[in-house]
Amino acid sequence: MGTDTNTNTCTVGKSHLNCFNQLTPEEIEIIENNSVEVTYEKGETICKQGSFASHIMMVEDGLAKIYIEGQGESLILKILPAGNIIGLSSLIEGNNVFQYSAQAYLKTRVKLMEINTFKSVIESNGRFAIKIISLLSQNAVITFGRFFCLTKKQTYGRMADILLCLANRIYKMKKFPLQLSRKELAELASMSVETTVRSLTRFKEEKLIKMTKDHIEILDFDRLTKISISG
Amino acid sequence: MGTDTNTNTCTVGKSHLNCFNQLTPEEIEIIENNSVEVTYEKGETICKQGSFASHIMMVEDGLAKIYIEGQGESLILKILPAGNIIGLSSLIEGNNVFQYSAQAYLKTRVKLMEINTFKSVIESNGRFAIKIISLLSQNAVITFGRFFCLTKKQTYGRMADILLCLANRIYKMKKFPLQLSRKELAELASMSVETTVRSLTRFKEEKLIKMTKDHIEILDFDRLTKISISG
DNA sequence: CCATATTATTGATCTAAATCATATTTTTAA
DNA sequence: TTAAAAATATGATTTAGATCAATAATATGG
Repeated sequence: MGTDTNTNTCTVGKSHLNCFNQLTPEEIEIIENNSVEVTYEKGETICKQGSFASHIMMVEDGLAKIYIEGQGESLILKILPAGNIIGLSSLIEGNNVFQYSAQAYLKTRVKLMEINTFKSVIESNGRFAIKIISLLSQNAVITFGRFFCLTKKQTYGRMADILLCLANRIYKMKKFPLQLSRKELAELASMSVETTVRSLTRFKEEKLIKMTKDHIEILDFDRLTKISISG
Repeated sequence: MGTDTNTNTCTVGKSHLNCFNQLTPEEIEIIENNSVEVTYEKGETICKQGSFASHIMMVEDGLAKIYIEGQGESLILKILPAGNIIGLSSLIEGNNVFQYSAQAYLKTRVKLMEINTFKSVIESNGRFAIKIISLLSQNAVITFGRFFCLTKKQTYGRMADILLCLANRIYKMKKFPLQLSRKELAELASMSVETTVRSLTRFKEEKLIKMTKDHIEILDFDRLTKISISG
């Protein structure tokens, strides 16, 4: 039901990307011929808010964070593992500018697709256009969920949400490598590092999760989900 | 520059809707023939999150609030005056469901356009598809701005933002009728009614605004903007 | 026009979470 | 291998803003 997806902070959808299977072999070739692959190291900026958006990007491998910057502060909109598109929202007519910045959490391989090629394919292939519209809509809904989570839930709920998101959507494993530092987790949950540590410690004490040096394992999905929902 | 639009809570874009001028007279007729107009009274629900989205809607007159509901709480995503589309984000393939609820703040006239007609026109008219994609992207960016505002700014900044939004984008007048109650303003700024009253009183004392029984007038745009930016 | 309900205002108190301070552990580099 | 730096952890203090409580002002309906 809607209640789940509309109020949690999961940053990627469940369904895999299937918009490109609407393309003819020729269209795929046009896009491929106007694409390049780039690998970004941990911490490198993939795109910068406000700069000219010459391409739409696809995460091929790794993990990227998408965030907006303003007045010294930044807000993480989503984190994207392989199979996700970056930069769709720069498809604004007459203003092809990145609306957010992206940065690699770890070594991340990205395919850059030339934006005008991309647009011309959208314009000529209605089925593809519908798929892109569907993707944009899904992205909007995912953003709404995170928006709700960060504005309405308190710290434990937010942290539970982040952990469930990492396990269910990002790594797709109940035990996953902890590639984000406490500081990065804190930023993701929009809370201080100290509060992040305290909530993780609490979850560990309550046997909801198991933490080793570099992994987190979800032990009790049910209770963690309850905490996530009750906020 | 980006900094403005990306961090404030303005809920509608500056540019007027021009996607329909991409349509041929025949396409316009198809859509018109599959449209109806409905007037909603103050407080009436225009669409309900989770229900089947049989149409895309256009606000012809009045003012509507768009919000998501979850666990007893609700979060206002935007408020829309005449000229804005409701329900674009329900254009998700295989799941034509309203992703949010909408309610009339005052008597509001809405045109309901049958969703499948709308989709078929998108599919057959690439220029129109591009316009819709552009609109969806703009909506996303507007949501990001409000998201930033509500999560990163504190109460005075948020209230300043709301007032500037009402003056600049919604009513397009520095003196505008106060059609929203304190409770509704509070909900919009995501703060308590008491805090809303206190910040308005403060703004009045500081001669930033003038309040009469049913109007608010912005006296000092510059300082209000500074408060909005500094948070 | 009055009685009642609703909305707005103001002050006092409480609380979640940030910040500050310090200690401990881990990582990095020399 | 050790010293310095960075990350993690934990306790004490502060604070923005919510909640609670009590009036004041408006609106509404008989």
